[in-house]
Amino acid sequence: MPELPEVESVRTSLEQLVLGKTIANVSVFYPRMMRPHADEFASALLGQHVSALRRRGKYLILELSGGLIVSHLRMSGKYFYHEGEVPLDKHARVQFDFSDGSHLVYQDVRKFGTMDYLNKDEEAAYFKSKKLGPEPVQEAFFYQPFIEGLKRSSRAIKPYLLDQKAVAGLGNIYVDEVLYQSRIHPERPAQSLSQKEAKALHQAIITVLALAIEKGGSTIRTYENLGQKGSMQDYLQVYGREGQPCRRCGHPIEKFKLGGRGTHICPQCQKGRS
DNA sequence: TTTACTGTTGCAGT
DNA sequence: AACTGCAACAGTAA
Repeated sequence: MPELPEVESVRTSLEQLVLGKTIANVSVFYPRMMRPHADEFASALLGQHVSALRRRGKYLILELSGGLIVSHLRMSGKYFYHEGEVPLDKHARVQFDFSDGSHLVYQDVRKFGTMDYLNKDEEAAYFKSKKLGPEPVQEAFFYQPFIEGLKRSSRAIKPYLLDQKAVAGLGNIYVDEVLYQSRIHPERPAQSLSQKEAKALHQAIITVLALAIEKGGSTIRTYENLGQKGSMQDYLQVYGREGQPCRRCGHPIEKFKLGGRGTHICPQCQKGRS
């Protein structure tokens, strides 16, 4: 379930459910997903309480009294919360038991997700090594550095935006949406965008992600994310709409592969290549 | 039954 | 250094 808006809704839900709770026990069912490895990870957490729920790009941060858990959901990671008994789940990877008897289970069918435990003083270096761009909000994502970055790259704009360096948080759904919104073909070289297009793109990144957060993210081909179902899927203009009419011009939405990723466009509205 | 597809990222190889 | 292709894995749909 993870692009920035989905991770943000998980963050909000977790804040309601586990903030302030004390970790009484940790069970690791898939040790390979975590650093440090199982035993050390689990014992570092015992007795700590959850002091904040934060997010950086698509990374979810559970801040504890003495350190932080950085959780990345990758393709299929999900959290489940239980007050009482925890149902059997073959895809459960980690389970946190809190001292009040509630439980938080991390489930991940495809096992791509990661969970790292850091000391507080390691956080800065951790995210620095990821080379994450700014958060896609007005106060952090500035137009000038963005367009300067664009001008330095001959890469197609879609893979350029997907690599998280220009701006954090876009994934395959929302990158297609922002390019549609700003009428830019995904194969256009980054440096070929006009001033006007770059401006429109910059603005679209901010507004589309803000709308998606407001709608609780998209719930697509999987259900629940901690009980909350997002409604952003009802507002998507191109993603998952292959063959359906463009809401602006009526031309059927097309789908093709770009850099290994399914890519959705309106060929009428997004010119420049194709 | 095979093959292609899937809200991601990091790494090896140009 | 920037960029491309692919692997990590499991389930679903055609």
